[in-house]
Amino acid sequence: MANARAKSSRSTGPSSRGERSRAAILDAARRLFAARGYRGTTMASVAAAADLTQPGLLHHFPSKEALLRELLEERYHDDGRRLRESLARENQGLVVALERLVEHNLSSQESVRLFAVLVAEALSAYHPAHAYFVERYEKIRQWLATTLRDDEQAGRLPANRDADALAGLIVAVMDGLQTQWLLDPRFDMVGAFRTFTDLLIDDPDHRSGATAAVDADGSDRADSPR
Amino acid sequence: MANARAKSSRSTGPSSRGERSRAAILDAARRLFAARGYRGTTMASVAAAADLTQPGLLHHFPSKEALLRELLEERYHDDGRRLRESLARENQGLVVALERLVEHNLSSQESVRLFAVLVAEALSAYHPAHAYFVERYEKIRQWLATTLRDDEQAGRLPANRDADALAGLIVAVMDGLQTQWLLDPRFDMVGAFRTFTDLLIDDPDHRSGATAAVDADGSDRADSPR
DNA sequence: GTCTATATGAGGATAGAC
DNA sequence: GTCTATCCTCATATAGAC
Repeated sequence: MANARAKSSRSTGPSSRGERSRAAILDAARRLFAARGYRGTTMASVAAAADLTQPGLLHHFPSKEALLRELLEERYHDDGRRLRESLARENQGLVVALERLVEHNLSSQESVRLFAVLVAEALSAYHPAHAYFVERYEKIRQWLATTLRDDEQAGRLPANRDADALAGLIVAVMDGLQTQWLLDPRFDMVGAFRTFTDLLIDDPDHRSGATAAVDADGSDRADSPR
Repeated sequence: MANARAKSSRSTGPSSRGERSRAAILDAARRLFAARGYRGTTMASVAAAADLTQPGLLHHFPSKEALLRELLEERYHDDGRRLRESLARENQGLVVALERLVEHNLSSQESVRLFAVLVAEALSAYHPAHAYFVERYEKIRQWLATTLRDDEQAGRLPANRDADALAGLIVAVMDGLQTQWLLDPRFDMVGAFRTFTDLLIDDPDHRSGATAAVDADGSDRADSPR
């Protein structure tokens, strides 16, 4: 993820000169696509940011679309990994893992922006990444729904909910909060997400299901354990 | 606010020839911007769809950006109107009004798509509509927060919630669900939204009205997943 | 693997006739 | 108010040298 910057003339390191260019290109592309969108970014600007000429760039990625695909591919592998890891590590269920992810995203504005911008552009059915995102979202929802059901069975979440609808809802909340945060960094994405998870958890079915310790005037539950 | 509307040389009908062109341009632009985004749409294609040449179009809107601004402006007026109306008409509070809006959006895919695409492109700080959307979102959240507080006071929603965070959350849910629905029209946006409003409403504090019909027995919720 | 030079085309905007 | 013709800039991509 670091910036495989510049071309130090010698390669005492692990990678050849070509490898370094490739990494520099990807790094530049991530930043520029995030800042200006796919359509708004020129290959020449990516090349320049990677200290190459534009034909030099094309040696590594034969077209702009190929470059885009590589970025998507790369992220696809990262994707969910963080979530799955924190799920396994903390063993506190999906909700906590999601909160961790949202917190993490606060410090990954660039990556968040990259994907927000690309998804948005890809809403257009003509966009080269359209099919990619359709599939990606479907898979994410499926994984979330499965995980939600696990949590319900484990008693970490109220049962009798529509896990599929909830999965879509969770994705929506994360995406939608990101949009607002990207538009205005003062927007409290984490706070709003916690408001959401409070709603997810503080539910009568769940409380009284396993059952609940709500004192009759639950006035201050909003500031529950946190 | 209104558009310093054209200078129709004559006004025999509701619209002169120029007026008709103008309307045709806006109509075409709405469709094309929605389908291909702002950057992805050429002025020539808009002109063609409006049965004009590109310079003919430029007679009405001196630049592409001017055309964009007009579309945003126009929507700005529509905006919230529907919500406010259904709020006033049904007098059932914000949640019901929001549900109506989401249902309505199902049949306005083009308009929804237009704005989803434009917001997305406008995440980039360089986009001509960036500032517009920052302001717009801020205003929407403020209005929602105010309305939420009204509903809380009217007893239609549980009190003691963070209305500001909730406002951002509501916007996020609507936007995020739209994204998924636009990517894949089979996605059940309305169902997912109802799942959300259920969470908003089905809360012990609220249900129990002034207070709790929740039987206390606090076993395991203290250590519930959190 | 990277360069210079260039082909090719698209897109926004202007000039000026009708 | 709309057209034809044209300019200019920019962007993707290719050819071919080093």
